[in-house]
Amino acid sequence: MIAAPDRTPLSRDFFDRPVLDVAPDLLGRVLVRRTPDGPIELRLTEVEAYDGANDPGSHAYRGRTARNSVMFGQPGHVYVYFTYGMWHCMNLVCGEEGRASGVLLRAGEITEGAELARERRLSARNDKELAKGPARLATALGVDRSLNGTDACAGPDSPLTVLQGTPTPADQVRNGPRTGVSGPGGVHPWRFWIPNDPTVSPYRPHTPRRRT
DNA sequence: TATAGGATTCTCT
DNA sequence: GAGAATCCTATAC
Repeated sequence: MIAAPDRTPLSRDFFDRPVLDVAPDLLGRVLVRRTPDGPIELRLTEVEAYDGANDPGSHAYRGRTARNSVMFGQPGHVYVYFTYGMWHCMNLVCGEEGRASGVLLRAGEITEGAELARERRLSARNDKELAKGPARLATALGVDRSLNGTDACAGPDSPLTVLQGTPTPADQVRNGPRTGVSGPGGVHPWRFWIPNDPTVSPYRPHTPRRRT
């Protein structure tokens, strides 16, 4: 018998730790997105760590800007950015305030509100693809820049909360190179996932884009 | 099934 | 003006 996931929100202290401790510990946790149409819940299966100013792959590497200012704030908040002209991706800020570390949420399994997620992800061929990839995850949950800076530890009044869920034992977590990160930052094996989970996104090395 | 290339707009240099 | 923590579709095999 598998114990039901713990529905207690994660505390600020959970996120106020080194990003490489927080990232693997997020696997199996439950993200709750409350929308006017109803809640959507997602069990995290894949994340990536970004270590602020020390990490060439991080948006915060070149210092604080208007775009990344949330990353420099209090841990436990949500950093949402817009990329490639059409997609949003979301991070959870962690580590001490000012360090600008964060965990990119790359993939997960929709465990509640799949109908609402399907309406947003019409191109998904099956439910495993609803949140298979960081931009797909944000799309399925209806996350955009309006949620940038949301406190994910605030409890049921917040549009976005992370619950204790069912943490994945450390010896069952796999790690490897981060996806799509160019330059020296790409070498860090800071991508963490639950092995053999069908919702984990395929690894894609960084490919430079050409303009026409 | 694998791979290549286009889409589209924000952000920073 | 260049590049971006990506995704989707068409094409080739």
